[in-house]
Amino acid sequence: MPTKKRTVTIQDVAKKAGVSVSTVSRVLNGKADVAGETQEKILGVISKLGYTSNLAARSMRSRRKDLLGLVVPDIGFPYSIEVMKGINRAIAESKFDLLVYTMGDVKKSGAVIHEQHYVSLLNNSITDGVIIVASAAAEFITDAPIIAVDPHVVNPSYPSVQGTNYHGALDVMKYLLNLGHNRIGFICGRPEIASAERRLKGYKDALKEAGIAIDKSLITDGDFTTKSGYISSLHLLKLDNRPTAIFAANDQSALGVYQAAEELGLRIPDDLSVVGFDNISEAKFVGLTTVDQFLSEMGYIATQMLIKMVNNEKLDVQVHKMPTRLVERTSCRALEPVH
Amino acid sequence: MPTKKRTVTIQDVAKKAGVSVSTVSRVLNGKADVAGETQEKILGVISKLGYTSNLAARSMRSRRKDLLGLVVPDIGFPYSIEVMKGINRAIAESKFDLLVYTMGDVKKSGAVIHEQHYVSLLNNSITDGVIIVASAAAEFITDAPIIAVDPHVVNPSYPSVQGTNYHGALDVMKYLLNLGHNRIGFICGRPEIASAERRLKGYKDALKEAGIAIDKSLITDGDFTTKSGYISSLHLLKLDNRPTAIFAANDQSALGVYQAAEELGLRIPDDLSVVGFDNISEAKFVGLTTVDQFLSEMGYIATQMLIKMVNNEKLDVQVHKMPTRLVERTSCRALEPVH
DNA sequence: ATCGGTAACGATACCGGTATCGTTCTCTAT
DNA sequence: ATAGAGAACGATACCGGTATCGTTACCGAT
Repeated sequence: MPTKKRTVTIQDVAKKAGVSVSTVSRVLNGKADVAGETQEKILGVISKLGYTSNLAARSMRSRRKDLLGLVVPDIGFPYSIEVMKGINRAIAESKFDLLVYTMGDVKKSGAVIHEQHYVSLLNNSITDGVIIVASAAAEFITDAPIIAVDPHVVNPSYPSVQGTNYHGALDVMKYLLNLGHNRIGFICGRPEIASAERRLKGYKDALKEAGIAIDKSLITDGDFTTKSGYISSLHLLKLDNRPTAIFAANDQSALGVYQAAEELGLRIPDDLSVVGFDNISEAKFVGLTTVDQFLSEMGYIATQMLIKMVNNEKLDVQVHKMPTRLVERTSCRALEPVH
Repeated sequence: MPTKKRTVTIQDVAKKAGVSVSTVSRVLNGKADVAGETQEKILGVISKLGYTSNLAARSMRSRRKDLLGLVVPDIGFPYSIEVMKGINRAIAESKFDLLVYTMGDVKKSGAVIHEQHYVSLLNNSITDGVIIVASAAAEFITDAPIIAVDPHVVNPSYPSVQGTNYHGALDVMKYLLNLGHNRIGFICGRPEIASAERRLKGYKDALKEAGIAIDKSLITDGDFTTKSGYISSLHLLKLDNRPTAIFAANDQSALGVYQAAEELGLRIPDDLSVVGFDNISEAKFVGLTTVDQFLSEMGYIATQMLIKMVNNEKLDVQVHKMPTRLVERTSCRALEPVH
C-alpha cells in the first residue's frame, strides 16, 4: 500500500491549536462561547492544515445536513434534464445543496441489492429529504421527507407534482381532429408508467368522443426512446392504410418518427403530421408541435415543497397539478378546410 | 414537532432477532461466521422492519464506500450532459455508484463557505474518489483520489483527461481558410478556462501561419452561452466589413450566431459560414459543422482512470489526451473555387 | 468574606455502524 | 479424561464529529 496522506481531522486541529475538540467544533459552527483571540488562532490552524469537516461524521450526530437528494432514472434523458433545470433554480435560491443519484438503466449485480443500496444512501443517511423523478422508487423510503415528480404509481402515499397528462393528450387529439385527421397513430410510452397510460387514455377517449372507432393496429408499443419511436412509426407508415398523423407519447419517440419518415421519403408536415409530448429543447430545432408540461417548473415547485417538508411546515396541497399547454410549431398541417 | 417515524437501526434488528449487532453486521456484509438458520432469521427481520443501513455510519469505520463523486459546474449544460453520458456508462460497468454534486452558477451566502462545504462533502467523507469536470475546484482537494476532465488550470497536479483543443481549433481554421474565407470572426469562451484559451490560440496561430494579419475587431468576448454568442455575432455582423465566417468557441455560442443571423436576414451557409466546438446533440439538428472532442468518451476514460486510482493501481498516463475530429455538416460553404 | 452569575473552555456520552478480540460450546484426537 | 481446534456469536473499542454537562476563573453585589 502506498503511503496515503492521512485526512486532517478535528483532533489534529485541536492539538495544533492547543485547545479541545469542543472549542474547535464551536468555532466551526459559529457558536458564541469563544474568545475572539482563540477563534482567530483556530481559524488560522484550520486554513494552514487545510482541514475540512467530515460530512458523514457530522451528519450522524447533528441531524441537519442542508443537503437534498435527487433520484433520476437516467441523467442523459432530455426529460430529466428539463426537470433538473428547475430543481437547480430552486436549490440556488435556498441554503440547500443538491446531491444527484442516478440509477442508470443497466441493472448490475442483483437489482435488489442495488436498490437497497441507494435507498440506504438517501434514506436518513446524508440528505434531509429526497426528490424522486419518474420512478416508483419512493415506495421503499419510509422515514425521510420525500416528494415525487411524475410518480409511476397512481395514488402515491407521499406528496407529488404531476402534469395533467390526460388533458394534454386530449388537447393534442382535438387539435389533430380539428385539422381533419381521423387516422391517427399512437406510439405508446412505457406501460408501467402512470403518465404514459394517462396519455394513451386521452388518445382513446378523444377518439370515442369524436365517434371514431379505435383501430388497434394504429396503437403501437414504445418505451419513450427515439429508437422505439423509429421502429413503431416504420411499422405504422408501412400499413396499407397508413395514418395521416402520428401522436407520440413523448418527444424522444417523436424524433424517431422523423427518422422513419425521412427514410421512407415522407415529408413532415406535407405527407405526415407529428405531435410529441414534453417540449424538450430538441423539439424546437426540428419544429415539432408538442405539449409543454413545464417540466422545469415542476422541478422548481417540487423542490420548494420538499424544503417546506424538511422545515416541518405544512404543505398547501399534497398533489400539485401542473397544467399543460399545446405548443404549435410546423409539424402538422390540415387535411381539409377546417369547419 | 410532529411525531417522526424513527429510523430503523441495526440495533433494532439485533434486538428483534435476539442476536447481537455484531452478528447482524456479519450478515449484512456476507461474512462466513454465521449459522444458516441465524442468517435466515436476521434477513427476515431486516425485510420485515424495512431496515437499510446508514451509509454515513458505515463509511466512517470501513473506508470502502463503493461510491464515486462527480462535480459539474452546471448540470443543464449540454457539455456536462455529454460527459456524464460516458461517466454513466463506465459506472454501469463497475461496482461503483455515482453521486453528482452540482454547484449551480449562482453563488450563495459567501462563496468560500460554499466551496468549503462541497469539498468536505467529497473529500474523504462519503466517496472513494472524485471526478471534476471543467473546473478549478480540484485545487482544494488534497487527500481523496481525484481526476479532472478538461481542467481549468494548465498543469494540474492530479491526473486528467483533456481534449486537444489547440489542434481542434487549428483544424477548423484550416478548413475555413481552405474554403476561401479570410475574414473570420471568433467568439471567445470564458477567458479563465484553459481550453477556451487554447482554442483562441489555435485561431490566431492558424491566421499567422496563413499570413493573414489578426484583426482585433473580429475577436469578440463570450462566455460559452447562447446569449453571449448572439450578442457577439450581432456585433460582428454589423461591422462595415463583416466576416464571411464565424468560429465560435463552443456549440452553445454558435447557436447564438444562428439567432443573430436569422434576425438580420442572413442565411447560413449562403451568406455566412459558422463553425462550433464540442458537437453537442443540438448541433446535429441545425446542421452545424463543429469539432467533436468525444466528450462522452472523455467521461468514460476518466471514470476508468479514477477507479484504477481507487484500487491503488498505477495509471498508464497522468494526462490522457483525447484527439478531436472535425464534423462537417451544412453550415459552411466555399467562397471561391478550392485551389 | 461569601455568594451568584457569566464567560470561556474541557470532558464525556453519543450517533450507527464495522473491526477486533474474547468467549462459549461442541467435537475430535490423544 | 483432557487438550486443542474450530464454529458461532457477543463485548468492546473505534471512526470523526456534535450535544450536553461540568469545570474554572473572574467579576460585582451583598
